[in-house]
Amino acid sequence: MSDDRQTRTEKLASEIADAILDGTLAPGSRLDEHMLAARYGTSRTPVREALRQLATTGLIELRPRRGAIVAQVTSDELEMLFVAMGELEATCARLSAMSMTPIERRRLGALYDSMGEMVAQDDVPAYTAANTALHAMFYAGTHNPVLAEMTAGLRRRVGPFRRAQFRAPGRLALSHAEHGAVVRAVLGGDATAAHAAMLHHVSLVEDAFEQLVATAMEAPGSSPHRAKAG
Amino acid sequence: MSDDRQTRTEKLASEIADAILDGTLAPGSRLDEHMLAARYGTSRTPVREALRQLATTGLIELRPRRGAIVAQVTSDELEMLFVAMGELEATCARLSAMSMTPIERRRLGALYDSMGEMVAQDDVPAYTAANTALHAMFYAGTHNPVLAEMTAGLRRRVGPFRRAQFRAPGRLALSHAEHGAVVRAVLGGDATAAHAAMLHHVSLVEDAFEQLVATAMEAPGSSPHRAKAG
DNA sequence: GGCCAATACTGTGCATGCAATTTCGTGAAT
DNA sequence: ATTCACGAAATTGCATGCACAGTATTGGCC
Repeated sequence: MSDDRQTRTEKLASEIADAILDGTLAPGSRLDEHMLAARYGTSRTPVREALRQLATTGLIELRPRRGAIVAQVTSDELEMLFVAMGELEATCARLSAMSMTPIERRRLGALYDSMGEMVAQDDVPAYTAANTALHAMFYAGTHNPVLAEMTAGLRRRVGPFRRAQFRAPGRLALSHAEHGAVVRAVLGGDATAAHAAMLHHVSLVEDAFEQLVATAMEAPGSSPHRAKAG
Repeated sequence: MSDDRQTRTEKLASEIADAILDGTLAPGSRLDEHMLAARYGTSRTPVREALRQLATTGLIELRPRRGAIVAQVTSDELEMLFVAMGELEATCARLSAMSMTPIERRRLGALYDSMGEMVAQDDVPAYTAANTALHAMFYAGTHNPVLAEMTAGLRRRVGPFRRAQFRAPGRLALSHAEHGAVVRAVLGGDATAAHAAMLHHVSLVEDAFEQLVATAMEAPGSSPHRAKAG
């Protein structure tokens, strides 16, 4: 078919990860090796290796002799993921304030400005994409791939649970305002302020999420951990 | 024979990891699947699964179709690991200052005091062990297993390269003094000071390491990345 | 004599098969 | 009716074997 440069194991790991992240495989789902092997047209061997890799990243849970399931995240664990992500994001902002090159700063400012347009037009899809790009800039701005990778990994991991964050009216403008504080601090080279502003921003996102969970809890029948309909 | 509760794959992963961390398997060593299988008396299958797990943690490097090697860490990458670890440790100290329970604070103070004794007696082995325990207290003090696990993992990963850190004369006392600043800030609930003090402490450790590397570089024949003889 | 190409070989990627354990279904006893 | 025990099916853990990519070696050519 195509480039077979990467092994089946790697392809499987990434495809299964995608299926989990986009909600096709819901948390708690059993990951039957035979089923996955049949589904992707391979034998169980690469499936097993892919599962072990995913288990190490925390995306799935591997229970010896009892099979694998998509990671169950309790409300408490999710809050800890959010807190950890917030701290890492704040650290990235701090280092970005200290380490970004002039070019990086210019691009950051430009992206931020363009997001203002999206807010004005209430373009949620564009804003969501730009938001991801903005945060990615802070990761890259650390000039520290280790930290960047850890933070991005954590963001991916909480991704399935923050899908609807920009749905609430006015949240786009609020998010943009918070970003403004972070961007100004970073561009101004104020590491402490950048840290504080980002921490504030992420904690607000967390609060918004918790409200979402709370409302979902009040409406039984819709699983709070399924962010996307099937 | 022995408790077979954990699978061979897990046992292998942990044994190979130990071998890497204690220097038996030097960075750059080829990890031949047949050899490892024979060495541990299993087939290649669990070896492969263990290798994939280790690759995800960053301990080894898995090059498709070209075999696995113990992770090569260049001087630059090592510095990034140190910086990332420092940031995470500082974050742990910050959260500890905010979240530690009275009991945890008492134990932290007690451990710190007992380390003063070890410094006075110049007991390097005891101090090294206590140092690990002290840092572990900060991880636990965050009350955030996600962050704690990430930080501990990073510390493990740089472990092989900081083995001789307490060798230099006077470093024990210096380390203890730095710890004092962190401990006081945490016990006093001053999150910002705790963060700053820990960051300072870790950056000094990093400097000490870089000096070590520099001196090792000047003495060719002794590999700077082999901390322990085979 | 050095460089490049063809070949043999080593080692990884993956499929398949078997054994052991877990789990599910059935039945009987309390 | 509920619970426990037993047995069957399903599923994981691991071993083995084969095919292909990568590597080393040898021979030929410039």
